Amino acid sequence: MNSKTSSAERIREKKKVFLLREQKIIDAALALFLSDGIDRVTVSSIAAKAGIGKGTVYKHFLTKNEILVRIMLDYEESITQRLAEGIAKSEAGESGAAAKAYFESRLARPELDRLVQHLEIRLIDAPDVADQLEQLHTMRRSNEDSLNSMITRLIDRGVLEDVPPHYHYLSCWALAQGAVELCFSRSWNYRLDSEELMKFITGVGVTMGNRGQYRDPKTIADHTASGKK
Amino acid sequence: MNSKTSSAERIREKKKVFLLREQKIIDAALALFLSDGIDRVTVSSIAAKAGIGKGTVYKHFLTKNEILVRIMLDYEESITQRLAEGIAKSEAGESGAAAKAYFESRLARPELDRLVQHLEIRLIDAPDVADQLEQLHTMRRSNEDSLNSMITRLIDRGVLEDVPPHYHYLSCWALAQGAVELCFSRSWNYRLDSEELMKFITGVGVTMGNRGQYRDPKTIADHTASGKK
Amino acid sequence: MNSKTSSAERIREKKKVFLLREQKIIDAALALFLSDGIDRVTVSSIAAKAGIGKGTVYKHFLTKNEILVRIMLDYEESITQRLAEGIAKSEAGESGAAAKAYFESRLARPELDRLVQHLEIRLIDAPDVADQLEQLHTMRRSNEDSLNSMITRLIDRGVLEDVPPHYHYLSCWALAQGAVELCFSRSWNYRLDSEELMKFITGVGVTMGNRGQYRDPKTIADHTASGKK
Amino acid sequence: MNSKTSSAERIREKKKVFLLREQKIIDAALALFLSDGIDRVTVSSIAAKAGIGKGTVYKHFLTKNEILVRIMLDYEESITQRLAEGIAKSEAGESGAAAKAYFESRLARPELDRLVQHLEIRLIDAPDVADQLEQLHTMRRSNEDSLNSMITRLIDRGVLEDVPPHYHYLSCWALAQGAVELCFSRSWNYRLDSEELMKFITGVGVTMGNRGQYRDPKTIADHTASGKK
DNA sequence: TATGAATGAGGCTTCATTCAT
DNA sequence: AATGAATGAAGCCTCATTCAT
Repeated sequence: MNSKTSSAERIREKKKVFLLREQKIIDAALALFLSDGIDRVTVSSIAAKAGIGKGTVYKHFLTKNEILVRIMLDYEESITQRLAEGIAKSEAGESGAAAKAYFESRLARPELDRLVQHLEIRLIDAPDVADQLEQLHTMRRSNEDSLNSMITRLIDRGVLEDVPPHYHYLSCWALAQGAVELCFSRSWNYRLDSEELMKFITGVGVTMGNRGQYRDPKTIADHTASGKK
Repeated sequence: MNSKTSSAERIREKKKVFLLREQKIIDAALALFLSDGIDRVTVSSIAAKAGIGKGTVYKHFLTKNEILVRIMLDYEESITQRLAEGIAKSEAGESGAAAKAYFESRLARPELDRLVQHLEIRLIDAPDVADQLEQLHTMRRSNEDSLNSMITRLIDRGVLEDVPPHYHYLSCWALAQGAVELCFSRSWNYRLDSEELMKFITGVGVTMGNRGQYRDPKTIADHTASGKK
Repeated sequence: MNSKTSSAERIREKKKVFLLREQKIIDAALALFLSDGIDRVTVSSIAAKAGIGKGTVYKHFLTKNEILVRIMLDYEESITQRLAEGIAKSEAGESGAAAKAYFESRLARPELDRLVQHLEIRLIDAPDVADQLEQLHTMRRSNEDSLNSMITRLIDRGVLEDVPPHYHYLSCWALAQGAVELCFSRSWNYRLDSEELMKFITGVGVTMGNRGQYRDPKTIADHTASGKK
Repeated sequence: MNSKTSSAERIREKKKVFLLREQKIIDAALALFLSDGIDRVTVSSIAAKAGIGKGTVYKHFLTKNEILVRIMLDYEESITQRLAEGIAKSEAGESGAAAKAYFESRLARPELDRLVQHLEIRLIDAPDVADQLEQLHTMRRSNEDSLNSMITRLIDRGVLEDVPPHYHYLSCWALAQGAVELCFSRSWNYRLDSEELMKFITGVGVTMGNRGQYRDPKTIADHTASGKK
């Protein structure tokens, strides 16, 4: 009986070690991506950084791309998690909480968010990992139902502009996407107050699409003129 | 004299041919990037599409990256041009015209805008073309003075929220950046009404940061609560 | 005493289990070679198909090649066995029985015979298994004495052409070798009557080298000419 | 005019040099295959032997397999050529000339014939070169019409056994195939008189299937017994 | 001046074998 | 005794760039 227990334990132990090493690979890859740039990271360098042999990497991942996709999935999961919490808060009455949570989670580690954006660009059309990429998209879409009903309610309450609900959250997505890129753009990064800037953008994101703000672009001149008075 | 003239003409002729060929290379590269995807385009394929020899490409560009950077510069120039026009209009009284022009020019050919975004990602940290990339950034910043003064005036007139002027145009940049990516994201592109959506986002972009819309995120709960009441 | 008996039994039991597993490995390897093709079979896949761990395979065979060679030896043994029976029959009066038995045994499972041919091609010059390969050759030669005396007698009786005895059985070997390959050649396999064809070839094999059939190639023209008249 | 001529000449010259190098690659590959064995030849080693860079090989061949297939095609072409001559002679009255030509051409350089056999085994099921392999098969089948009519005539004249014509030439193919393998089989190659042996086999090949030689295997015993008397 | 053949560094991946548990 | 994770040598192929003609 003892031997049985110890055997089962041993197996569990092995699995844990195995998973730890997997995490080690991911961490190594992530660190290298962030420090060296995507194209300068090779499987060899990942293995070296993780302190294992090159072949070992392939015990955990079928291809190099699977490592990249794994990083993306892990990240997307954390975003989804935080968004879900935000949606819950929104439903509880804090109308802007979802958007706020979304922005804050994406801007919490902008360098990571940006990495994931760039990884996705590389992987689109990669035949291997096409399935996992679909998973990623599914994950993103999985929040749509909650978002839709939440937003519909806000529209009904007159908080948000009355347009198709997805206009609102896709605008948020777009702004967050761009905000992250902004953090690292060589064109702008000489500005040092990016934290305040990000708060401003978050504010914009939280309130954008609120009723009374959207106007048909064609009428803007008039509106502005009248607003001036 | 005649021979001199014809010689000068011949030289001018040659230069024209040379420049035409340069444009041909760029057009070929652009077409291939858009149709085949960035990584599947080789110098060979560009030369073939342009109808010239591979070696000739290197008479016009020192490295492959220089072709890419050239595409970016050409594009940025057109954006800058249209933005400048928008700024002029804004100064003439149509407060949102600059933002509107900016969004419309970037969303006019989103596939091209996106290509340029992706090219930039590849080229960041490329030691060759570092100079040209700096040119690109300079070009982007070139309108900042006009933007700053324009925005400052709008702030003074009470149209825009009173924050550092660059907050406003950087938000625009970010939203446009994200909007373009949105057009092609596999997660969302199953939506067919993207034109309407883009109009909505443009509207958001044009009015975002308008006075009375921005609130410190920390106060959102309160605001919402009051709004709820 | 009881314990001794049971201990001895246990050892015998273990040996039996061990041998059974060895057979399982060979069967698994054979099945995979036939279904997937030689190069697509890995030690891993063999172990998986045999339902054991990869490491265990190496308790039975020192190298992967030893599995292959073992398949060859097993097969050659069965051929040799059947040939010996044929030789016995021949000695008992049925002059063509040996050749017939040989062809029929090789053509009984042509896919297996072909596999063994191909395995041999891979293993020639493999430093490991050089010894076992020599065994294989020895096994093939093991019937030579009987074959020689049998054929010598047939020559003396005037049944077979008077050439060195091995000419006869090596011709048989060659024809059988080629016949097997013929079964699977992409150049010819669109023919559906291969069974009849194989019977024909067997017939040829059985009678080839019979007296009066062999003519010096140089005289063929004359022969034909006279035959024509 | 002179410049035109020299330009055209230069191009022709270049093409010649290019083709010469292609032949150099093939020769190098062939030499290495024969000396080192198929699996020990790498693209690197071929390039080294040909005295060129590794990348240059890929200017001439899309994949490594294309080199192999090219060797096969070149060889098959020479066989086809000689067979066609033999068929012509056969039609001219020398009934066995076709078979003789076929055997002699395949046995002229048995080591090369065998290499081609082995190459085919490696390449079957290679997705690249599937087309070229089909070419090879087509080439082989291309002689069938001539063979069929030739053999039909020999059957009508009573020279050959009255079975479907392809039985005859497929038997030849099989015997030749096996004879080549026989030359190098470790089981038999300790015999030194292989030249005489090959003549014997050629003789067998030339006359096999001649009328009066084929008998249903089942009746062989009786026949032999009667032949004994 | 235009060309395109030649180059070779460098990337990804496979798999037989080992060995600690 | 059985396992399977770890290893790393070795192979194929790509493509930006050079340079002789």
